[in-house]
Amino acid sequence: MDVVQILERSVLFTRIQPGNVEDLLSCLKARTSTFPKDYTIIDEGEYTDEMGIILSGSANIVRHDFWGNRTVVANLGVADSFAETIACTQLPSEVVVITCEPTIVLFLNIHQVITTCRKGCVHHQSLIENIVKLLSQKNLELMKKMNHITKRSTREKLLSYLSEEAKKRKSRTFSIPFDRQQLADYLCVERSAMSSELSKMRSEGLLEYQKSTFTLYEEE
Amino acid sequence: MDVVQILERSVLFTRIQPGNVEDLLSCLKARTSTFPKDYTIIDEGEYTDEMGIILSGSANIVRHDFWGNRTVVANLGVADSFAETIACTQLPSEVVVITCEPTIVLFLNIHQVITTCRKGCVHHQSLIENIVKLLSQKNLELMKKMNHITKRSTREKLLSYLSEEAKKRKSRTFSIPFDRQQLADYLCVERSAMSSELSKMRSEGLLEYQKSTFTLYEEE
DNA sequence: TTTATTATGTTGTTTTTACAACAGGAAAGG
DNA sequence: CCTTTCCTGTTGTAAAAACAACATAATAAA
Repeated sequence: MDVVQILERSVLFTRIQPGNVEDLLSCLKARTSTFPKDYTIIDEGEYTDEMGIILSGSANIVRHDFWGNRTVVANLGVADSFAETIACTQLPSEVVVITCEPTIVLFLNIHQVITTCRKGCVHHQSLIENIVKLLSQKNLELMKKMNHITKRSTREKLLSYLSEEAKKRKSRTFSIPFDRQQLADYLCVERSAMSSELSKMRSEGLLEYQKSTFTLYEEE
Repeated sequence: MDVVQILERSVLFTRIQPGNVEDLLSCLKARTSTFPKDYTIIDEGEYTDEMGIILSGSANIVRHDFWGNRTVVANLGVADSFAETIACTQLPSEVVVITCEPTIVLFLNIHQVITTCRKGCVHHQSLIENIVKLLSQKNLELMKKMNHITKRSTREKLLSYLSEEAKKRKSRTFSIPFDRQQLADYLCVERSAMSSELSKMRSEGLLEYQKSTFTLYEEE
């Protein structure tokens, strides 16, 4: 397994020359751990100073509510990172990170990541920029989604999402990266109800579509 | 107006001695600007390298959709910051920041904030930790809210929120910081529908409440 | 204390959504 | 080519939510 090659694909090591990764890792108190299948890497209520990056295998992020109901929040694959937020905030984890299969994780001390080393190495500076960018990107994604799903009706959610896509592409005609089921899941509505709402909107002349290509029309 | 005193209340300057703020500000290429009422500080599609902190006055963060409908996303008061995410990501703004009254803003170059200065001053290091913590906190808040509002029914949203509060306080009896209308807004449901759902849940023995104090019961 | 004002709960009606079941069409695989 | 599978749209029904209107309780103000 070529650690450096995997890290190149992670957000944290963006624009850091592969040749410098080795040096950086010791600076970051990096350590790798191997976990068996179904192993709980981080449990609810736990604190940590380390963020993790998956080197091989996969893991789920899982929430439990008061009654013990499980929800899978996300699935992590190779080069994905986790635990940045709890490491940065020093707050207890509200989720469980549990392996789906035998998994190898690279842990990095978050304090080392956000502290420029005494040598003042330039790559370390890139790390800081990358982690700030990583957190900001997550933020923007969440806010964007929030703006759609806080709408009360299926129609409003659709218009919110579709109009944002139209704005993004600067065109009233555009394609979306979802099929109907994925779009319904993203907007937290029911697929068939969404489908019929779409037809209704089409019959009202609000929009037109074929497959995943939509065209919006101005209101008169 | 005592800038230092205001900044003490901001997240970015947490745990930075007031005596050092003056020095830091020049390091951060700080500049203040005064804006009249209804002035657009940042418009949609604009890029910026600076984050802002309100020194006096107030501003709204506003979104416009494809059809021009306005939504007020948030209201900013004294010591609140804005534009961190777009400055960090170097992505164009998707919102408008517009003053509600005559407003004074302190702008800080984000690159200077996340870059340790040559003098390697320790306070600068605190800044980096603070902005990382600020971004992380926002992240956690958003994820927490997302977990509640992605639930399909009013009942599920209530249970999701209330059970999290119960877990947080480590007690089946706890108070929430919202009145009914605020709770409904937070969970994106209708107040009276939520009220009647609460009574229904009480009659089913799921929970008990008086005012904003709730007690959850285990399912049998 | 009395009066406003606000917060909360209740009920009935209308609208919207969820759900289930199915039909037609497109894509994939043999 | 034919089958199989998946994706999408349609419809009817049951369930849930929104809405409006009002009752009552709690709080603040006069």
